[in-house]
Amino acid sequence: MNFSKTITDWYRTYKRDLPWRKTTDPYCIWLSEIMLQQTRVEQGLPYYLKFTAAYPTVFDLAAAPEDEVLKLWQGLGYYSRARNLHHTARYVAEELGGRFPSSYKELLKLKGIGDYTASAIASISFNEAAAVVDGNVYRVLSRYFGVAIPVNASEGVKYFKELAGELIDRQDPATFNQAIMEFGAIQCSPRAPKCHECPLNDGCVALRDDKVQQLPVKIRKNSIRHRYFHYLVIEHDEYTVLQQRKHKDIWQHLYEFPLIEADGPLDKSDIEHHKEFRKLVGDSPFRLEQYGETVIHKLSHQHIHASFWVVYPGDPVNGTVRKSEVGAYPVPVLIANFVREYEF
DNA sequence: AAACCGGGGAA
DNA sequence: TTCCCAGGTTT
Repeated sequence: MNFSKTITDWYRTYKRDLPWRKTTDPYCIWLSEIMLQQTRVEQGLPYYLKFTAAYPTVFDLAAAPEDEVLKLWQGLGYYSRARNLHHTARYVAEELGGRFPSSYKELLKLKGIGDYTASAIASISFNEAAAVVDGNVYRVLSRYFGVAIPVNASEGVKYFKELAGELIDRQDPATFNQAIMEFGAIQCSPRAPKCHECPLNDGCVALRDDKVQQLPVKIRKNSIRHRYFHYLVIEHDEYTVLQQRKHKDIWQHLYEFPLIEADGPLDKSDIEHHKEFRKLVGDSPFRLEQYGETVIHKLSHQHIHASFWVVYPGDPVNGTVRKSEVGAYPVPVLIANFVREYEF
């Protein structure tokens, strides 16, 4: 039996029961695909349920304020996905009458939709034979065909895209695409693939040559950047201060306490004399104390060394929000963790 | 082509 | 600890 038939037969037996597999509505497929970018199914699933409940149609999502969308997205990471999602919802609702483009080529033009997502929506919703190539597909193909070309270099991207395009079932691309991804997630997993009970273990080159653990080949990336965030937690009666991150950096458009970023750790005296601190608190008397120990919040490419400094200013400060309202703002998990523990 | 963008879970 | 996840955008 050939590769594609084996994969789809396996899928029909072992596929997980997931909500976005009960529909071909491009809005639902789009929503699920954006959420699952670089995200495990188990992690994305509760967010998919929240979003489809809050926004049953693209018009509902388009009508929502950005802060509300970001709040629902809070904790899922890669927040540009949420901003692009919202932008594209408004475009589809207002410019396209709520109808998603129905081809790979047109879908690719939408913000937040790249090669993978355009292929996924085109195949699942519109039955177009556009091959998806995600991390699962790289793994399955590189192992089965014994291809050692690095998957995260331009040559590998092109090679595996073409290979997937040759293998795709042109009669049922929707099933094939989902099948090869599910197969990669469940059967041909990264660390401990179930080769002994694999329906493809006959023709698998990596298994034959004992190179399963060496494939797929990936080029090593950069090391971790360390950053030092010093947050000023204002305590003024029932008020505190939140600011929105506007610059092009992590957590864009999310909220946080007033921030002093430095090249390293700072002590109480450093904070007191810092320009940003003076700008916020002014020259009147104040009380300042550090809360807890420095927290190291780990992101993929950065380690954030975060310390929290509670400030009791003598005079009122600008930009205040009620402490009781802090939970309504979309914030990074780092801030959410602090708020949960600190309890104003 | 390479850098940047979150957070969590598995091994 | 390390790896990597239904990737996309920016530089």
